[in-house]
Order: sequence, then structure tokens, then C-alpha cells
Amino acid sequence: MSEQTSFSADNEWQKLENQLCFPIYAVSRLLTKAYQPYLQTLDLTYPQYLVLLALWEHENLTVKELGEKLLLDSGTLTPLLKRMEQKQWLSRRRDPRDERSVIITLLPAGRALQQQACQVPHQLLDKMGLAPAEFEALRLQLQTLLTRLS
Amino acid sequence: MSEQTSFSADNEWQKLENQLCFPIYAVSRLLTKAYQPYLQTLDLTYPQYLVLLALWEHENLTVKELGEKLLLDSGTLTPLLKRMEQKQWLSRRRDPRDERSVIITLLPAGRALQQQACQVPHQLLDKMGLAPAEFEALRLQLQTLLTRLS
DNA sequence: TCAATTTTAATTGCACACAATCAAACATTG
DNA sequence: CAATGTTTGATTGTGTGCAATTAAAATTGA
Repeated sequence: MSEQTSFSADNEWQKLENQLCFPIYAVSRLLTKAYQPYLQTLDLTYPQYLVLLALWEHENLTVKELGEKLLLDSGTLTPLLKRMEQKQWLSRRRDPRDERSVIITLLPAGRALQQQACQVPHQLLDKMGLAPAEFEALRLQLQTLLTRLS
Repeated sequence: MSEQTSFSADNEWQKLENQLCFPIYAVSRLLTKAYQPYLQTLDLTYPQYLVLLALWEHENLTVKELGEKLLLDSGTLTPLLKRMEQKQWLSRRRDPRDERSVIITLLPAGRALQQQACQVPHQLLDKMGLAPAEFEALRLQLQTLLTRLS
């Protein structure tokens, strides 16, 4: 009975190792870093890669729609998209029917990246070393949490 | 049979919804945002909260040790720690026995925050709405992935 | 119709995050 | 003990992230 029985300062809930937030935060950053060597050869950052994943599925998206898919706001997307525009991967133009909206359109150079990046998911899967069942279980749990938080 | 039978561009592995990276990235950002209202009342950011979690367990840590615990490098920690020093939550001083190292020491104001923040983990647990078993399962899977990636 | 409200992207300001580089100081080795 | 190499924190530069604000344009409602 050497354990504390009082509600003392050694709060188990305040220990780093007992947090759920920390491993998520750390895994997210390490995973981004794990992509870096593959994306660097394509002159892509990780958030830019996510934008392309979205545009490869939908060639035209407004900034708002892109933000809804990636859960990012325009304050993040606007400068990022301007950099991608400079590299001729996409174009930014106002919607003539709604001058408030900016339409993002995939350009040929951006489409060309799709072929060059097609091995990236497999390479990362290898690096993570998760069995298919583990992968799917984790993805579903994160999906649940994502719904809960958004 | 209108579906493509060629190995065409609609690569299933390149769809946003089939990625593991995206939900981790998104959950991490949403979780940080979920902490914000609670931490804001304490004038804390989420990474600063993580630094305090570490210091509440170990009152003295070098920047290097802190980086090892949080998996952050000095380029991130140095400016963050300087801001926390200005608020008198911690002190930064050279190790007299090794002038290269900077020792971070928790100050009384930083210790006082521990009591004020003690409800934060419970509040977040509520917000996430995970059953204890789900929580633990997710934590273990992330721990595995963390080990694999670091 | 026309004033008030809402929607939208841009802008601004602050805080990470990290690669690359640097400089100082410690450690090692001959 | 001196030359060399390594460790360490700081610095610099780029790229996110996001809250708050702004400005323009569309929508709504009397």
C-alpha cells in the first residue's frame, strides 16, 4: 500500500504515455516525414500531395470544395495553391457565374504526376509494415473518430 | 461493361478515402483544434501543453531530452520554449557541466498550471466519445505504428 | 427594390514544423 | 596536447495551419 490514496499531483491522466492525443500527433508528423523522400523527388510536399489526390479524382474543384474534402481552410489552401499554380500543376480562376469562388483545375503537368506517384501508396504501406487487417482496423477507428470530431 | 478494363488512371490506391495517411493527418489537426478551447483559457497552445505534460513528470530536462520525448527537434522547441520562458512557466539555462546543453526547469507558475489543467484529459475524452476499450485499442495500434516509424 | 445578411476568398498575424547550415564546445585519437 | 571529429543548440528559410478580420459579391426579406 505504498501507492498514494490521495488525489495528489501524480495524476495518471496527465502522463504523456497515457494520452491518446500525443501518439496521434506524433504518428501524423512521422508519417508526413516518411512520405518526404518519395514526394521530394516529385518536388511535392505532403499537403500538396493531398491536394493532388483530390484533384486526380475531381479535375475541377472550388477552393471551398477542396477545403471540405481535406478539412483545411482557405487560409491554408490559398498560399499552397498559389505555389502549385506557379509550378503549372493547376490553374486558379474565378467562377464567371460566381465571382466569389475560385475554381481549381488540374493541368497536364499535374495529371502527369499521377503516373509518377502511383507507387507512393505501396511504398508507404511497406514502410508502415501493417498487415491488411491492421491497416483496415486502424483506418475504420480513425474514420469513426474523424466523424466524431468534425 | 462500361467500366474500364485497362490499367487506367483510376487507381484505387490513389483515392483519398483509401489512404491511411489522410485520416491520421486530419484527426491530428481536429484533435488539436478540440483541445484549443480548454487550453486557450490557460493561455496555452497544444504543443506547449505537451511540453508541460513532459515537465510535470520530469521537472528538469535538457532540450535534447525534451525533443526525444516529444519527437520534436530543437528548431521547433527553441522558439516555443522561449515563449514559455517569457510567461515564467519555465527557465532556460546552460548546463554548467556542459555548456552546449540547455536545461529546461519547471517554474512555480508552470507547476500551478498542472492543477488548472487537470480536467483537460477528461473533457477531451468526453468530446472524443470513445469507449474505454476503443480508446485503448486505438492507443495500442498507434503505439505500434509509432515504433515502426521512429 | 433595396437594405440587411450571408457567403466566400483573400489577407494578416502568430505559432508551429523541419531541413539545412552554423558555431561553439566537448570528446577522441594519435 | 594538438588536430580532428562529433554533439548540441541556435539560426535561417520555407511551408504549412488557423483564428480573426476584411472586402466583395450574392442572397434574402420586407
